[in-house]
Amino acid sequence: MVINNEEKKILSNYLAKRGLRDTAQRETILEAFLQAEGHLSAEELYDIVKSQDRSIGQATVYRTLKLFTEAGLAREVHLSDNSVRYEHLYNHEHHDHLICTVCNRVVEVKEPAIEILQSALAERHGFNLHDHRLYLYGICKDCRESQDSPNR
Amino acid sequence: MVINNEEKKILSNYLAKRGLRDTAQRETILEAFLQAEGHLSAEELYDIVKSQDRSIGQATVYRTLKLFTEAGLAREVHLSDNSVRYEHLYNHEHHDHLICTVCNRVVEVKEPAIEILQSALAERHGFNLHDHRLYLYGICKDCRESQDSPNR
DNA sequence: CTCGTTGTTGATAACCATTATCGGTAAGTT
DNA sequence: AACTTACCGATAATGGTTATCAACAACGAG
Repeated sequence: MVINNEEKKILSNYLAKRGLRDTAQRETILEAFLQAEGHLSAEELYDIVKSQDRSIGQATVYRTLKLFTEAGLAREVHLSDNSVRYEHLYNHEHHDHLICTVCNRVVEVKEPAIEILQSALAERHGFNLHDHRLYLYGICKDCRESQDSPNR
Repeated sequence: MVINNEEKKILSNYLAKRGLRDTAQRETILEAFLQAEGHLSAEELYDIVKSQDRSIGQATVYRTLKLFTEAGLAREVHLSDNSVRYEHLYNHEHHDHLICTVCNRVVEVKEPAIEILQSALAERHGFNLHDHRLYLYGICKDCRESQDSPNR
């Protein structure tokens, strides 16, 4: 499987630039991360990785996710229950998160108009913005409907 | 000191409604919380409370902060380092957070136009919004200037 | 190829904020 | 006064994350 070549190159470049090494574990973890659907926790990724290479330790997964974040391949998403998840970052445009507080589904949404207002707002307060997180909490249509129905 | 009568009434009402009790500890913690500047952690509040009543335990402060949140008097703020802080909610209009990643200063800002766009966005995806958090990360003017200066 | 340096790894201990447990206490009710 | 039940403080437990450390592997110099 030669998918995700781009991401592998990015990682290799980042490692080379920092004088770090390109190891089998890091590649295994990267592949597992890229093939998984977005928004997984370190532990969930560890479970996937373990199923492919039982010898990889949990600490390595934590370390490597941090590495991906520094390399610009992943981003931490902080949920409101104080848990942390990681999502793909490369080749994914910036987006905000719509989170259903009943089923915990996460929908990625985009609203350029909001971005523009944010920049202007920050500017007015003398801030140089370099990042932002917008989390919208609500109840999705499915959950609303199953809540309304009598059998629950 | 008979300040913050409003908040005390809100708490009393909430407790009565739920069949809970209005205790000295809860009043002490509420006063400490209200007199402190916004955005403190449970442990910071515990330190303040302890200085007024050494007998109050840490668990009680945690429990009571949860209570304030349920009663609509406080709100949890999740910082990007995964720490949790509490801010006053009653009589404070909704606001977003501009956070300096150098000095950790938090500025409360407001932008009604953003709120409107958020509602529309959620609606388009079938969500019933009940809450949202917007965190803008950047570097404030002060930190930018002291970074630029040679003595650092 | 060998040695030495240094980044990497897995196992595990440590950490730390938060939560659960529990025995005792106090408030409110009958 | 007796009873019920919420509440309290102390402390143990929890659980996600990080630090430690000895063994290991990659790489460069000689």
